[in-house]
Amino acid sequence: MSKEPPRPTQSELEILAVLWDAGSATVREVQQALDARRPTGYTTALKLLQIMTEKGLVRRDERERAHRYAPKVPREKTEQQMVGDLLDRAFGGSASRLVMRALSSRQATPEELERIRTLLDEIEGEKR
Amino acid sequence: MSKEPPRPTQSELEILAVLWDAGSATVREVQQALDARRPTGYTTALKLLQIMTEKGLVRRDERERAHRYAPKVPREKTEQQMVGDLLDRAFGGSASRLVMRALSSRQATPEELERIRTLLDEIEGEKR
DNA sequence: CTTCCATTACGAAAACCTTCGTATTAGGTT
DNA sequence: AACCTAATACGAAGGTTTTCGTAATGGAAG
Repeated sequence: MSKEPPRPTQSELEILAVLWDAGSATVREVQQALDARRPTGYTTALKLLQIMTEKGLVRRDERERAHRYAPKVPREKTEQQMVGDLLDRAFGGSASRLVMRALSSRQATPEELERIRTLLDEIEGEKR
Repeated sequence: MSKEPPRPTQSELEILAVLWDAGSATVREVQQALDARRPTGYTTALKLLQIMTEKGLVRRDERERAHRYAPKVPREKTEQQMVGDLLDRAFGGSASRLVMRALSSRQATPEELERIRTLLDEIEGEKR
């Protein structure tokens, strides 16, 4: 019975995003991705990945000299948890209020808006 | 020159949500609101509010015996920061992907969906 | 085999978050 | 004034997060 892994922290979430995109990555690759956003040392990235391994957030492949890390928690579920948390904590559960803030915090491209519209169509389509 | 207040923590964000809704509140009122979500002691709520006062997140009115706390940071800006953070950290800045997760993490009501649609109309309306 | 270098392992420091016990204070009541 | 109650103030414990220095290790090259 392996326990449910805990929620990722802010930094851990950034790493998961990298791994979800890449499929898997070495410490060096993760470190470079993080460093591009904000100065991040190599051992810092390594330590985070080690902790995330203990927590069960990622899986480590030690066959190669440079270990490869892969996400162990599903992207969809984790992203939903994160959004759901924020939704409850700050928006009283109102998805439309959160969406409003999301759209005003970045100017979304027309393509983005169109994609959202399609999404709404699909959701309403399922209802009938 | 008073510095920009730091980002609220998770617990602090919950308190801000209470204060934004209420306008202002005493420690007791905040504590009861928090306690409804999750067991929260009185001195815990008090301490958090004191820390938030130091950070400049809330303003304290000491004229009455029971001090009244009011939000000092604007709701709109803070919510945008929170959503923006999550957007960058986990969604690569893609608002539509975040919206998708928001809508699938709660089943939004038809009213919610309609409100979002109207929101999209407004945004696209401004473009021309 | 020895050397060298990139990588992993380990530990610890520093900051922060959350909670709570205890002391102090203010105001009203008798 | 003395007392009771509810509120604030204070500090500290316990946990977590993030960062980094330093040591150990493995593999490749000479």
